[in-house]
Amino acid sequence: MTALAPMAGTGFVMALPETVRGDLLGRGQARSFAKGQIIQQRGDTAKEFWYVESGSVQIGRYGVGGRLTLFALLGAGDAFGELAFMGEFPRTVDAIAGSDSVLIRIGERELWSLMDSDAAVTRLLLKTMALTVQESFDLIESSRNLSVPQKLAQALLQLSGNQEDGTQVMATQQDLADLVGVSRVSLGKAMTRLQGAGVIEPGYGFVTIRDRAALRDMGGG
Amino acid sequence: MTALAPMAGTGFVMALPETVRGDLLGRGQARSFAKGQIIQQRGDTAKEFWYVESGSVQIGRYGVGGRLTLFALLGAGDAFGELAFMGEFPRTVDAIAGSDSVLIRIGERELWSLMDSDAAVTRLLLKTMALTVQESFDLIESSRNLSVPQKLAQALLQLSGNQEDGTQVMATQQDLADLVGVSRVSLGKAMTRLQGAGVIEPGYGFVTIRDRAALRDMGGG
DNA sequence: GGGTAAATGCAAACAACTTGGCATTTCGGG
DNA sequence: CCCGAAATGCCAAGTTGTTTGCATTTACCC
Repeated sequence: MTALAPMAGTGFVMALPETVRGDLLGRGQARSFAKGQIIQQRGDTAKEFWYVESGSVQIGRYGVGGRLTLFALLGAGDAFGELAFMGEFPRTVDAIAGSDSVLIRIGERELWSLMDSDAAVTRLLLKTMALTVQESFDLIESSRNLSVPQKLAQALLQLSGNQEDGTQVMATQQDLADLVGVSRVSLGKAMTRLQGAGVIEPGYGFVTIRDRAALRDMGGG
Repeated sequence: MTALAPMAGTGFVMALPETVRGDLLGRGQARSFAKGQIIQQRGDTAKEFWYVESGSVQIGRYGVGGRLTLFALLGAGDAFGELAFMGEFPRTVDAIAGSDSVLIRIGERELWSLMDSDAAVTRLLLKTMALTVQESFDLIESSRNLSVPQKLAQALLQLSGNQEDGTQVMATQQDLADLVGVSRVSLGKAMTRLQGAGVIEPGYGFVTIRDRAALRDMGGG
């Protein structure tokens, strides 16, 4: 499974040469998190870096009144935490296990030493972060100019990665609503419209992608 | 004048040690742009980096139907172009002179050589980009959870930098509407409300900030 | 296979924003 | 001083999204 959303989930670790990656992950410690468990909170000063070995992680912010603003849903192979690390400021997002998950924790010492030993790693990190910024621009542009069905189409495309038609995206309507940034009611309506167009099939806790090509057409225009 | 908006306008150049900054800018070439002139367009493959010497620059995307999505309004001291540079992909945003401006163009060769010669520069660049990502998260969160007057308050705060009360922000209501992401009508209403609260005073092509503290209160809560 | 919690479907009242159009005001140049 | 372009003010209709509340369905565990 790949990144489940445009942002914050960087392919940084996966983009590393295989030997370097193995070395880096080998130096980390595996930790398990139960569904709903908090991995990090806004304001934390810890500077570790996390790699998602299995399961899923929600990256977002809990605002007043329990309101949640999701920035990304990460899956196995994604990593996060490099932002606060590089920026040298406290965590500015919350991270919560979306399901029972296993993460690998990499301390700042290990990451710094890797960067010092290999200049290519630093460049890769810069490239990854530049990509993250661009993707956040895409997200802003989408959220301003697209209708809810279009935004949902884009979100589902990303959540389904590069799988062929017929794959299931494991997310509730509430999850999708938080990710897209609308109410559950609005998301439900958008879902019905996409279903009417025959491009998806809603399930209980998941959505089946029927026609990725058509989904792409809807998201773009 | 400082950064006129949260994103893409990085304080990167200004954060450099003075000698390094002078050296870098000295190697660039100054270029003048008339108001409305295009500095760069989406898809351009040129990898130069720009520093705003005087004037202002709009960073955004022109969509179908001439619709504009603004990401930032830059002023003197800001820089841009490091994203496509670091990410090694074509430009993904348009840049247009918001007024008659003088920019300094720095080629990729100069920036790379600076990075190679001083590791601290690279770290500064990483830090700057991390900050940009966080600020883009703020922008997304704001656009989802705040009312238009609140978003306007935040935008005006950023546009006015750290100046004391009484400064004027040089931007039309249309500019602000594009930046905040609403119609001119909605922005006008929000403006009237902030005026009623006594925190700002609308002008013709500018806005006078009367009470920064109160503006901050409105934007936050 | 019944009970239970989670997820989904649905409806009406309400609020916010957009669109299109037009009137008015402001500023700068001839 | 007048004129024209740019900026602002304003209105009404239409669209979209939210909120609140409740009914229904689904999956899972005992």
